[in-house]
Amino acid sequence: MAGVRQDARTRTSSLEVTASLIDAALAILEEAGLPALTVRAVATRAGVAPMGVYSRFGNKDGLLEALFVHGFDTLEVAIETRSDANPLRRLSIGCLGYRQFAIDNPQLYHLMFEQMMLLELSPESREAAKRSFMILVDRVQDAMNSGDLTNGDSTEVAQELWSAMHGAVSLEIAGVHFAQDRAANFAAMINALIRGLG
Amino acid sequence: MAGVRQDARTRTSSLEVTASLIDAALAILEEAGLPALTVRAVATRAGVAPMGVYSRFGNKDGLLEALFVHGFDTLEVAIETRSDANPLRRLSIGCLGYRQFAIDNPQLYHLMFEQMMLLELSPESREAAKRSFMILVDRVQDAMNSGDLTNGDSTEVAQELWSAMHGAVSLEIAGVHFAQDRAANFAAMINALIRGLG
DNA sequence: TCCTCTATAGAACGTTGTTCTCTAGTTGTG
DNA sequence: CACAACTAGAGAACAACGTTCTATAGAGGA
Repeated sequence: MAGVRQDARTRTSSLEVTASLIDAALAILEEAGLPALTVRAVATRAGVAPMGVYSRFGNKDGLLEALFVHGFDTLEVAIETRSDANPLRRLSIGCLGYRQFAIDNPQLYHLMFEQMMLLELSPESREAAKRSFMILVDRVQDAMNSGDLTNGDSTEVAQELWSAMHGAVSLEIAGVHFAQDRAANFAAMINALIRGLG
Repeated sequence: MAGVRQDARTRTSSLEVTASLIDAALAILEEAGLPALTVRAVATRAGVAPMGVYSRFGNKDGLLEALFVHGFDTLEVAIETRSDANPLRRLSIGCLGYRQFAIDNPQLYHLMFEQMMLLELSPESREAAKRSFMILVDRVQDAMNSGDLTNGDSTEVAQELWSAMHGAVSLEIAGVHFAQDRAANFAAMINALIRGLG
């Protein structure tokens, strides 16, 4: 586990501290939620002084932005799918992976999209988010190329899919979802949308 | 305008204070954003001491919950539509009203769904949110009754629509939306979803 | 007109994000 | 191996936050 403090007032090996802080923040986030994610709590758990957060991330927002990037890097893996003879099936599997990521990391997922609203993200961070989106665009383009989706602007169609997925998992995570079976409702929505896109 | 302080240390008429606090909070929220929405700022703008927030709403979360209810009451009006010979058109118009509410009150919209995730809402508050949802359910049921939508569980279908709408406006408000024309992309998504639902 | 009660203005407290300072640890040089 | 210069971080300190406390101003009944 990261953040084992050897001794009071000992210099911790510098390379590991950044990772320790992010690990500590992720752990606190999922265990105790966003309000518990204080600079002091993260630093203590990582075995450093609060100052460590500022020397590495600038301020708390910088740490949150690091979590944002980490989240999208993880999401990128979650929606990646291996090649499939049926492009629509591959697309659907990626969508289910998207939902699974949100269900597995509800607090992180919420934080990722929260940040976009509240703080000004660097272009590099926004790029990390766009990488995940581009995977979706690729899957849509594949389905258009094979004739499984009506030809059109794959970015526009991918955006429609992303909007729908994001809304569904956001409401599910927030606990305001009136469907009986939320996984089934998610799948039904994706299927209806894909069917409607022709 | 609410919150005109007559004099230092004057008893303000009790009935108006609650409304003044909510008005002040809404104004600060849309003008300066969520971080600026402090108990002191709201109380000052409403012309009362911070204590006023606590005697009326319990704590800051209580004030936020009042904003939540106010938001859903306003949303309910925004998605309400007058009777229409074409049930699908009426449904679509309601959906556009939903988006317009979010675009017109981005900070409030964000806060409403933020609250659901972060704090435990009272059953009464949740009921206010559900009232808006039920309007959507009614429109879906109308379209099913007329044969414009395949018969099925109107709640499930309404949930799919709500998910999609919420995701689209959330991403649009957050500024992470890759479509050229966001209004058009929203309409295209709704149309595709309705088409896919049959 | 006085008394009682309620609501609240203003001060005070603990915790937060952030900054400052000083020292311990590291690194380069002989 | 010894010493000096530099760097990074530990811990204290600060402003602002949510919240609580207390003394008092105002309302209502006799």
